[in-house]
Amino acid sequence: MLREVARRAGVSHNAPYRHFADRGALLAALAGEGFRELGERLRQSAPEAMGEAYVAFALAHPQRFRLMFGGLVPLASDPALATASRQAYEALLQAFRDRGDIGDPAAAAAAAWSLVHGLAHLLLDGHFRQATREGTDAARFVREVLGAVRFVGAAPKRA
Amino acid sequence: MLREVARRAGVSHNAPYRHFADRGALLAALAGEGFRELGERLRQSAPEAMGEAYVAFALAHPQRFRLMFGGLVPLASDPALATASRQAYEALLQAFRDRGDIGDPAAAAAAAWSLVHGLAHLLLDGHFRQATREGTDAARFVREVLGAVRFVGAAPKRA
DNA sequence: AGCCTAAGTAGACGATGTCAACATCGCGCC
DNA sequence: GGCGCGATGTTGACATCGTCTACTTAGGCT
Repeated sequence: MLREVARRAGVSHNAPYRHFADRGALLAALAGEGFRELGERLRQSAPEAMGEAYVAFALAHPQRFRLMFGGLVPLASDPALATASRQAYEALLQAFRDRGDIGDPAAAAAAAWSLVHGLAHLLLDGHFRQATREGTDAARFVREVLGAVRFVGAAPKRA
Repeated sequence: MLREVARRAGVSHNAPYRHFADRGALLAALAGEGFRELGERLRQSAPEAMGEAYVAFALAHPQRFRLMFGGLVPLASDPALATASRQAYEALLQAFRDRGDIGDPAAAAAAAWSLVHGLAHLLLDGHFRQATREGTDAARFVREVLGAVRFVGAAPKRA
């Protein structure tokens, strides 16, 4: 894989070593690029459209998405990764705080992220192939799924 | 990795080839085992507890979970995988149908799966490390997140 | 000019997945 | 009882991969 990129770049194997410490560093750099672009896309979206934008990014760049979230590049391996991810989450959290009608904005933001993240993953893995084949396109399916949940408004009742 | 398992089994390299066609077949078998066990756990859970059970499985067997959903073993590579996954989803779908108060059970089931799946993935990746570190344990966090959403009851309004 | 650094190249090493050929053991069958 | 066969395992080879070390080359600085 490392030698492969060198070959495609028309350059000798381990020329990459002049630019990256090792294979992991290359992948971490690619993942970081992905996080930055995803964050940009989300920031350009209206709060209600963030979910669709998130899934659209994953479907448009499957390999990149898998690299970012596949566990191959641990978040801790590069502090920049962690902060990029944290910043995206903070933006989402702030959007929920701004709504004002949410009981537990932190839990709601985490749930929203989980929802779109899981949907993206399951779509990539083909687990919804049956559901998306009969319908027209994936975007419509995504809208239907995201439309099936509401975030609770009342303060969470203590058990 | 293949040679590694042979070594650990105290057996010579590519003894595994007597039991699996290649590396992918071994991984597919492991993933299938995971799907079967996950399905069993879910079937043993009450409908409301399925979400927590799903996440608990992922946190208890991170590598297995990643193998099952990491894209390394494509669903299509083994028909048994696809049917195992399909069956688990069907059970969830039926649970939502049985509730009777759900407008679009298919969308709700997909959303529920996405929610717990994404939550499991993000927890594994450490994206909620900040949120889970201050709280006591992960299980409580999971309950809070899952408690932050409701599934819509009215029939979805056509746009 | 002289030199230092960035960038690239060549070659080697260990490890891996896979293939082919050979060995061994246990079982059923005449 | 002897025989043969299939399942299981072993050895050795091959191409490829990631990584290390050493050497070369090109550009910019003083």
